[in-house]
Amino acid sequence: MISIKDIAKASGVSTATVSLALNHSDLISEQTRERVCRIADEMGYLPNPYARRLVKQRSDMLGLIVPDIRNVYYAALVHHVNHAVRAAGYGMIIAMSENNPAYEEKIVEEMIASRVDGLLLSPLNSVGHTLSYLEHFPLPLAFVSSRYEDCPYPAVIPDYQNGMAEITRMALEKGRKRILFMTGPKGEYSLEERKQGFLCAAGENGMVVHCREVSYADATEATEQLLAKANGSLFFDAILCVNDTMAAGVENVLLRHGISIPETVAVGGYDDVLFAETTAVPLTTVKQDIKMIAETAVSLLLKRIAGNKIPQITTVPVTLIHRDSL
Amino acid sequence: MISIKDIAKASGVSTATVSLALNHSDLISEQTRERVCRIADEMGYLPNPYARRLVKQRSDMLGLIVPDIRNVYYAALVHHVNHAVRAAGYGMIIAMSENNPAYEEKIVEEMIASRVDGLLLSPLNSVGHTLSYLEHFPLPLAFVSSRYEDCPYPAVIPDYQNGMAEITRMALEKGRKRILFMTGPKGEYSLEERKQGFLCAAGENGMVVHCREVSYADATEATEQLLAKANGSLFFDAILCVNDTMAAGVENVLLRHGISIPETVAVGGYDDVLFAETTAVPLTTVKQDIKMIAETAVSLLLKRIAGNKIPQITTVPVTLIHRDSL
DNA sequence: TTGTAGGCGTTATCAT
DNA sequence: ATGATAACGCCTACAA
Repeated sequence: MISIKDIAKASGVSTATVSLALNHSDLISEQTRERVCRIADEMGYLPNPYARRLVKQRSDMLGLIVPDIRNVYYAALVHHVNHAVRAAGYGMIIAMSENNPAYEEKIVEEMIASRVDGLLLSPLNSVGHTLSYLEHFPLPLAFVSSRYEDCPYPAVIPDYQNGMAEITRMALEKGRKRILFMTGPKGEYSLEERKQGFLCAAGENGMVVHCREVSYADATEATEQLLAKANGSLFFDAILCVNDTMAAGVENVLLRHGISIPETVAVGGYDDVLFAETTAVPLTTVKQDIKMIAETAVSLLLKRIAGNKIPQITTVPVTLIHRDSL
Repeated sequence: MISIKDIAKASGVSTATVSLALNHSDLISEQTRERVCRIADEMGYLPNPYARRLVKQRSDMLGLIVPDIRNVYYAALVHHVNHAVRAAGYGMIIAMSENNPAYEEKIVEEMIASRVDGLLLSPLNSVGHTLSYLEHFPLPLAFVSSRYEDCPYPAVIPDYQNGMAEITRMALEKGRKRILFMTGPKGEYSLEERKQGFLCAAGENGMVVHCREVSYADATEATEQLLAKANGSLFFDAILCVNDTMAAGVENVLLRHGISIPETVAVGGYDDVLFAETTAVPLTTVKQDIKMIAETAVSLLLKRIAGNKIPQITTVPVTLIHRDSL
């Protein structure tokens, strides 16, 4: 592969001049700059980023870690973060923690080794987990979309509480009196936030169902059980789920049992992820503005890198999307 | 950040010894190796990958480019490729071409500049597009899941033709006589393959509907039009779609019009992507074994890197998934 | 078994 | 305005 040395030789100047010319320094005469650039172009020169990072002692790269890219929410996050990061002139290293704490730690280490200028971490859904091993490396880090408690890093988080409260209030306004909140395991930050929002808004009218996982399968199973338990006389008139996937499961089970949505039982989702509008009954849900979350996170991290103080928790507003299911 | 120099100083040996010890060379005595490694560990040493790549003239990295990570198919591909690549001891650079030819080219260039040892390219859905600018860089490249025609690179492709033929045959066996094939724009490789499979299997009983895009919205719109055109007397008894997202759209429109699935009209999907089982009527579809595609692609690329010849097109088998919609 | 020294491709600091 | 040269952190002959 051709290097500035080759260009220097070909254009009869020193490597220093080539470097300056290529970096658009104004120390160089207009014409040599042009000539050098032209020659570099003709020779198909591609600068070696590793040499540059070595000498500059920084990578001009930002890292992003998400638990599982197959989750549409994280996929969207990666997409938008990537955009924002590139727009800011940085490169991007994407990694996945596979919902495994040991793996997450390993990957954070890789990021440090790669001298990323900053790191965005979307933590996995595990409780009682910290980043203590990071104490020795003063890496600018920010959480996105969830966080570990007792971890002293800033976080950009959608307004879970408020979003959940809003959709709950809507159910109330539509006359629902016995509202089920269907969620996942206890303890995980973003789920607890949503529960909190629900409980505040629902008050007397609220009930909570915990599933083992926030998955389609667990939601259908739970719904079947609820229906069996009801045994003909429904003790609920709305089911609000913690994400859209679960809501899709709830919808399908209800429909198969001949229960009409939203007339008999209303259903609510959360996320407004791609298929929220592709469900059997278009889903009323809470839209997390993933683009805004991504952009906020990136711009905050950049501020942090620039040495500015940034708030411990930044909340991103959330929107109620009214379709047919509620 | 601490370097081998610091370790050398701390352990009273030369940097060369440290390097050898850290790389588990057997030129070093067992005890100095252990001591050096321990000290390195205590000091929190993380090797600088850029320095290493610079001197070794390779990155031990593989690249992967997909059009849009928000597409669940590509998300799964990234997930599995990542696994396979790491299992093989390589690092991974993930990038997105955002369905933009110019951008794709730019990213390929970044990969070259990053000296990836090999590149997996999942090309965008655009026609009449080549990689001619790559001729000057002998980068081991393989296509995954689709390919550009007239591009002399090996490709790992699911057996589109056969998969589509199988689901079509199933429709036929179930007594369907007037089968619609709903697809996207003409010319794109993977779509043309599927069409080919359909036409072969359906013969006289086949009809083709082209949408502008392979999206939920376009599928619903097309279905509405078909229904309007039918005006009460349906001229088809099955709709086979080119992916699951479109099939979900078809299902929902049919159901809203009170048409029963599969009794009156059967519906088929393609991909067996996450929500194939979450659709209103669980979708009969063709499962692409993305894990196998990913693993095959990685192992082939590694062979290629090792200097072996590999076949121009490797086909990965596909499975019919029988649910309720057909 | 270990140390010395040169170089990977850049940038940056001096001179010129 | 340009050129020589010394880093950056690591690996690897080759020498000791």
